[in-house]
Amino acid sequence: MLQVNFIENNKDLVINGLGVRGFKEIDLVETIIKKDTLRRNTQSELDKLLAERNQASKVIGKLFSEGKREEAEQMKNRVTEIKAAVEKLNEALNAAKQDLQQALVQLPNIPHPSVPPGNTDADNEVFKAWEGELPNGGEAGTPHWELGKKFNLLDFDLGVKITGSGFPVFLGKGAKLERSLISFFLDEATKAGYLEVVPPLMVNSASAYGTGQLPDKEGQMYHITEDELYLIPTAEVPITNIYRDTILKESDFPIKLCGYTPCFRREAGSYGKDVRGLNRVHQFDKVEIVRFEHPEKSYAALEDMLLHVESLLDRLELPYRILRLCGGDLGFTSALTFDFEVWAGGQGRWLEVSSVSNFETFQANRLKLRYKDANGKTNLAHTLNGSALALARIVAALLENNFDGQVIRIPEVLQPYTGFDVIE
RNA sequence: GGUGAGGUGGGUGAGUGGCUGAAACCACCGGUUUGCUAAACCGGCGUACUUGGAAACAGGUACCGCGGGUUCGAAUCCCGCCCUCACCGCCA
Repeated sequence: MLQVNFIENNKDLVINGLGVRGFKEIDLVETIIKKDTLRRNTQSELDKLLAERNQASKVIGKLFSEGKREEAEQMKNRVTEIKAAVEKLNEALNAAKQDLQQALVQLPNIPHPSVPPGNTDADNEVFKAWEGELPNGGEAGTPHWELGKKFNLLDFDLGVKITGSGFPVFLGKGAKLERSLISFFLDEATKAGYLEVVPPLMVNSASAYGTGQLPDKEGQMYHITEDELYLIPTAEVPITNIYRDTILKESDFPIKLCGYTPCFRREAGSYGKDVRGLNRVHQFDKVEIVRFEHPEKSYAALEDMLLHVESLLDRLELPYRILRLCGGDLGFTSALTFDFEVWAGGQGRWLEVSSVSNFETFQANRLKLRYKDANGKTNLAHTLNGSALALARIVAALLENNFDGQVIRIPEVLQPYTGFDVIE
């Protein structure tokens, strides 16, 4: 959520930014400013009345203690009058606040200046292309769902039986490969200075609101209505909320956290080839890295995160490219996002496996995550996160790219984790 | 699921209607003293909104789990809700 003050003082910048996103309801900016003016005026009127009431109440107390009953009674009448007005103003103020808030949460984050304009993923900028050859995984490309069946690593039908489509079952070496990747990613993140956490997999609505899943995007989460909890769509939600309602010291930065969790996404409305096999599922594993940074250092942190993800993919020997998302493809809460895509040779297509974003103060404003600077002033911190990495699709790419027609080779770096070097 | 206790500032914890935005202690920050550390002493130390100001700062308002009520006046009294803890039951 953007700060009202920021919107008022940077109206043109906000409107331009929304334009880069292709955001249609530009009028909302004016509406918000108007609503805030109303809120402020109401607030100030109310405060004046309350001040008068407080003053009068004190006098009444004194008059009573001095035994001046009559004078006190007179003042009481005056306060009773004020009371009626206060009640009305209070209602008006609450309405104005709610009204403003409701408009405010509809406004997405302002894109970073480097974000290219555009409407769809076709307009994303290739930030770093893949220079080498793209493997086709032998046998003119075998998709991972066939390999999974052939080597008894994955069973999608079983998942359907137990739960429904989009809930794959990993078996044998497939399960071990999954677990090995999780360990590898966590170990690498720890080495890079991220503190490992195991967060809850369900969150309350305050947390879902804090990272921007609520309001509006509740349809993407599994909702346990009986207990008013949500299954997390990403570890970003519980981990970022560790610092909800917090005031940090400047010296606390940088804060680097990582965590492995399963992720649950309803993915309502998905269909077609995009959702075959592991390409898009309702439950998948992911290691997430999350950072809380001083505003001046957040973009350096973002670069550092890119390097971290790159090193993972390099070591897994996976061909990848990095995209800078265009305005239209940018997530609601993000100011700048880089997507990582790996080449899945069996399908002959790129699969998104990581999304690394700087949210600047957008999440922090909702989270009320602040820090005190050297002058003792409180400011909003910057939050960032990235997948490092999303598991299921990595498995898909590894299987497809490393299949030579006979066996599937395990990258060297994973072998200490898997305990085997080929799947045959 | 049952029973009981409780939610006050970073922490412990006082406070049962006006002098309480809130004692005291601890932690923290600044200073004095000091060979270093420690101790002692002095001072400071919540958040949000808002008015004025370039700023420093000054004023106003709100906040003692949340919402409502009683009252001229509520941390304090009343009602509803939420949460936490303890014990029992069940249980990986």
